Amino acid sequence: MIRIMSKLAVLFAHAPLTRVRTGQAVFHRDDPIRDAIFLESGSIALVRTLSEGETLTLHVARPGTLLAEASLFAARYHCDAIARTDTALRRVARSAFLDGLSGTPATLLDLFAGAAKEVQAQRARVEILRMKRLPDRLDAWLALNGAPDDQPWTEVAEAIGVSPAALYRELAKRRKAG
Amino acid sequence: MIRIMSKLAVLFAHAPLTRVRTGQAVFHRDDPIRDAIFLESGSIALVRTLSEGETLTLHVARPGTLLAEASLFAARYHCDAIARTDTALRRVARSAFLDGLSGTPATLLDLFAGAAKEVQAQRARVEILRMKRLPDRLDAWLALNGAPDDQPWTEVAEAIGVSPAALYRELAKRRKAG
DNA sequence: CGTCCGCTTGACTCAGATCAAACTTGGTGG
DNA sequence: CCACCAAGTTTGATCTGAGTCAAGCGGACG
Repeated sequence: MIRIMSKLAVLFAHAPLTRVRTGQAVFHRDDPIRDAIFLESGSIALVRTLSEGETLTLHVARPGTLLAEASLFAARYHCDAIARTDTALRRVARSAFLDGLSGTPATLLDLFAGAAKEVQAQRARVEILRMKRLPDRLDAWLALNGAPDDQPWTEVAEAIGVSPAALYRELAKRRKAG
Repeated sequence: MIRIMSKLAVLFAHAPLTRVRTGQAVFHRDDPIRDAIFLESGSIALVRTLSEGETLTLHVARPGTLLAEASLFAARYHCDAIARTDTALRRVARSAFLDGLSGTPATLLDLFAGAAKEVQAQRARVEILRMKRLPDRLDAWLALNGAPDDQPWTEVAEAIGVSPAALYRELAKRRKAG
């Protein structure tokens, strides 16, 4: 079987494959960081647990990317990682991974580009959350992400930081107009 | 004079120095991106102009860093850059800069690390802005940044997305307690 | 000495949170 | 095939945190 392998994947090619089931944690906040983790398939959410059950999704990692790249340079994780689907991942000792990276500037550049893009995405999120009125937030979110086809509106409400009830009200209001 | 020069600075060493005065723009939103820009001294704010005069500060660049690293991989700028103090910077054609980077993995790793750190900072900001109550936001901000010594509270209000009046009220309330 | 800015407080208002009750849909299991 | 349950959606009633407007204070600085 011929397989196109990203440059990043090559660095993990010899590492054993680990499988994680939906709902299981890959790591927890404050765990010491030992490995670089590559997401082979599936999807993993980076989640911060706020006071009392409330939870905030910081990021959803997709296949072919590093999990929590930000944590490559920290001593401990800043959030929890929870599998959203059954996933497969590979681990390499962090120091070994960093050493390997030094030999592959192109991969390093890809990672830098990915992180830069993520910075922009987060800044866009900040811009939305700083708006005071709900209609503005919704407009901004729609301009950025287009109309949600599969995604339920409750998730949109979560993303823009308003209650589902308030969002549905606004949607009803818009339906009555244009 | 002996000078410690970061690896990043070396890549700009031969570029001419440009000076920018306080309040002047280095680039505007939607300008095509031609150069990589290195901030030699001073400080430059990345600002997004919202509807009608309102403005949101996305980031403040410090000396020794790239300006708008995120934009190295985009076609046009996503925000304005305004000098907050008199500054000095150096420009190198973007493609030439990227080529130069490929030869210096250590620098590239530094940039990646910087971007990763910035991602974490933005995520922390998102976490704060998603809180509904003002006291929670203030607590979170204080836990992250400690008590502000020089910075006026109006800026803190701006950072956590509340009106100065509301923040001063909360501060007064706390003074009356512990 | 006047003016700007950070700070402080009061009064009023309102957008949106919260609580709550239904209704629709799809899936699951008896 | 139907009873049942969970999730998404809809909408009403009520409450409240914080935004807005406004007026006033003190210190810094040209």
